[in-house]
Amino acid sequence: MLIKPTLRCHLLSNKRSPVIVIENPNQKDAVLQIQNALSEHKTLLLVGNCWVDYKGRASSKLEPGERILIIKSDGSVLVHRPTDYSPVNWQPPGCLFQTSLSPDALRIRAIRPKPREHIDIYFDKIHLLAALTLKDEGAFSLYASEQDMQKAILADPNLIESELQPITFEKPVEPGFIDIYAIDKQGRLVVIEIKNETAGKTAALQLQKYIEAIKKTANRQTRGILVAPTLAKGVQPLLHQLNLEYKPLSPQQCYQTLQRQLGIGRPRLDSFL
Amino acid sequence: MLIKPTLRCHLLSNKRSPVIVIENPNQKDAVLQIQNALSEHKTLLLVGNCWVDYKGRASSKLEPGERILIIKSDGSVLVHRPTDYSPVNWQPPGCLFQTSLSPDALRIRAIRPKPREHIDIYFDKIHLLAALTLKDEGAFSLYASEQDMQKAILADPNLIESELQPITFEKPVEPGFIDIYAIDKQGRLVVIEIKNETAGKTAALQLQKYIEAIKKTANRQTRGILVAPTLAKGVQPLLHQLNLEYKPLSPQQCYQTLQRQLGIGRPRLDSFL
DNA sequence: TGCTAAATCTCGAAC
DNA sequence: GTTCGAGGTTTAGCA
Repeated sequence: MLIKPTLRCHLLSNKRSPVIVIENPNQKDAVLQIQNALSEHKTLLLVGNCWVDYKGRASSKLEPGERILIIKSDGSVLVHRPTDYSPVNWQPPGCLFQTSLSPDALRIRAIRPKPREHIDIYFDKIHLLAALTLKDEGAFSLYASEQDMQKAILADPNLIESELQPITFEKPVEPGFIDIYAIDKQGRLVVIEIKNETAGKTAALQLQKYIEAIKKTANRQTRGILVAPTLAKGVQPLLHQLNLEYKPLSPQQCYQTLQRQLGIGRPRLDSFL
Repeated sequence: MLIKPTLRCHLLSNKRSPVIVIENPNQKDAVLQIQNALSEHKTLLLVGNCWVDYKGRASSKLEPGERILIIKSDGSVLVHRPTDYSPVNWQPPGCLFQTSLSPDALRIRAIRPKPREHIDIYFDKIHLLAALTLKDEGAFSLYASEQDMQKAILADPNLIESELQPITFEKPVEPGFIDIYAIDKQGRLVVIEIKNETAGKTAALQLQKYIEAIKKTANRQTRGILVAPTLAKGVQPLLHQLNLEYKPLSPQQCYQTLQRQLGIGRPRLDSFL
């Protein structure tokens, strides 16, 4: 049997590609596609003119406008306006769905069993409908923030060098706050400046200012250590010139340290505070 | 000049519909469409296989998988996996973008100036690309939650009836907490149970339990008022039977009251607490 | 299942 | 601009 090239292409593309896309579907086609997608726990993507009613923990009403609706395979719902990070209406995972068609509009109701609440999303024009079968096994790893790196170093000062003893952190001095203030094994003061990204000249100069501030008050030998995963070009010479040190330390390493500490090392880090 | 039917149709549909959709674009087409959409501050929708690196307040790495990317016209970024309410990677509004093409993948870099951070999103396969021009002027109104209704009534007891004097709220009694505890103009105790949705029989029975608990300790005439926007079927007779009252009150009314109070009535509601 | 604390919290308003 | 507080907060970790 012969298949028209265009049709064949279409069928093939649907098989290969995990997306079914319909532009400007009529309401009847749309409701069928939506019901099908929802029943098969696909991810549903709708772009169109809609209005939304929500009743539950609070109540809300959204007047008509063009938005993006995402219904995920776990039953979470997102209605996104063309601006802002956060959805204007939403539901967390676990919703049940009802789709129905009235002369005026296509309605999708998402019902959350507990706490009992629901949102009604009405479409009178759908520009784009996509039913997606997304395969996503990729691992997500969150590394430490600057604050976390601070915590990690406080929890295990060996990350910087052996026998380092932290005195305090976020120590206020004239130009700002010293990330970590410590004493090394030879009794010298140590000022530590932490960056979770490539450290630039600014970081080096900032550290230098802290050192100067400390030297004004404390009559003791003082070291400055810049802690960061990498150094920007030209910072290494600057550090040398300012007589400052550099200790490579990645957010990943800190993250691992924190995980370890969290896992075994109760009492928790908080006890340090 | 003659235009091929298919092309003509395409152009027309682009004019009428605020969406440009391309299925399975090649990388070269994609990068052009993306750059164009971003420069025109359109909303960009991408579905495909991607991996993400984030560095800033924290750092993160997301291994390859199929996801939805939304870049909004205000420069906010959302990377959504097929599950969960929250995006796996994101940026708040105000990002700047760089799009580039390497042999391996198409890269979109979103840079947030302050605090300085960025996410790199790499696509090696795009199933769906859509550039949207969403018109959304619709007003969004959030009405009161149950807690807000409580605040509103405390701020203006006239919402229930004249000369009502609240004594306390969240009053702990045997079966739970009384939303509002008050005295009416005739000196009778009043127990108020608030629902921000249609009140069912449960609400009426709950109120009844509170009344019984109060009657055990206070030797005074006690009224019970169920406050809700509407009553479920069969609740009215039940209330009558239990000798309880019903006061219709919508979250919307409370919201307006709160707004008024907030606008003029400093000191704020909190001073009541 | 219900509670507590943290979050790349976001978001808006007051200072 | 910065700080502060609320949110339909959400989310993760525990009792």
